[in-house]
Amino acid sequence: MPELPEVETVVRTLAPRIEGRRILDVQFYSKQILRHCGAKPGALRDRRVVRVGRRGKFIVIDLDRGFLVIHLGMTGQILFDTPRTTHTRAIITLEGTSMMYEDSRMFGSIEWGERLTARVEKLGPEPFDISAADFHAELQRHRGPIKSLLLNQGFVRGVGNIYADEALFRAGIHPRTRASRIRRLRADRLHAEMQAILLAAIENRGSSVSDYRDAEGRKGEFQKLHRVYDREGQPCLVCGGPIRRIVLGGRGTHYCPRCQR
DNA sequence: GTTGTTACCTGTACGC
DNA sequence: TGCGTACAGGTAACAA
Repeated sequence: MPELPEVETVVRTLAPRIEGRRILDVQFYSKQILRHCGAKPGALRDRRVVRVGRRGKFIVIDLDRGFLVIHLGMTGQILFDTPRTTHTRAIITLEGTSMMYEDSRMFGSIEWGERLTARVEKLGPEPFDISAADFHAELQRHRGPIKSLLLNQGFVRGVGNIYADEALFRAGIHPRTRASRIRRLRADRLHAEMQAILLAAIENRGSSVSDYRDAEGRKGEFQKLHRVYDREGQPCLVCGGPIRRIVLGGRGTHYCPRCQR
C-alpha cells in the first residue's frame, strides 16, 4: 500500500516522463475514482505539466493552469504505454506517451481543478518539516492511542500503517500508549525514528507488500527490512520474543510486547 | 473538537 | 475443483 516513501518513489519516476509535456486527451473508465472531482475531463486538454510533486500520499501535478491530483489508495499504480486491462481506470494521453492509471480495488482517486481541494489543503505538515518540540507539543493535545494519531493525516501527512508500526517499534513505544502520556525524551526518539525510517524506505524505493510498483513498474525493496509489520508470530529481531498482532482503530497493528511497553 | 466505528472495494487466502 | 467467507487498509462519513 503506497505511503509516503512509495508515493515519493512514484513521483521521482513519474516526473521525468511527463514534466513539460502537454495533455492531449483524457479517458476515464470508472466514476468511482472521480468521486472528489467536480470538473469535466475536457478541462485537462491542452494543459501542460509544469512540475510533479507530492503532499503526503497525494501526487500533486502542477499544470500551466490548475492542478491534477492523484491518490493511489491501496492498489493504485501509474504505468506508461501498457495495454489497457480490466483494472485500467484512466488513460491520460500526453505528447509522446500515455499514462495509465491502474487500480484494482479503486480506493484511489483522481481530481483536478484551478486550485487544490480542501482535503489536500488541510493535511498536516510533512514528517520532515515538523520540529521535535512541535511534535511533542502536538502529542500532548491528543489522548487517543499514538498509533491512531500517527495515521491521522491532519497530524503529520504521509505516514501509513507500515511505517507507523515500524517507527513505534524502533522507538520502543507500545502502539496503544496514549499520545499525551509520551514524555519529551520518548517523543524525540519517535520523531527521529519516524524521519529515519521514511528516509531509509525512500532510499530502498518503498515497500512492496501487495502489488505496489513505481512508474517504471519496479518493486520496492524496503519490505525486506521490516522488523514488525506482517511478522506476526515470528521472533523479534531484538529480543527473540514473538511479534504480536492486534487490531487498533480497525487496523492491523504489529508490535513486540517485550520491546514496546 | 476529539475519538471510535463503519463503508467503500476487490484480490487473495482459507476452510469446507 | 468450486464455493462462501474473512481479511487487507486510506479516506470519508457518521456516531458518541
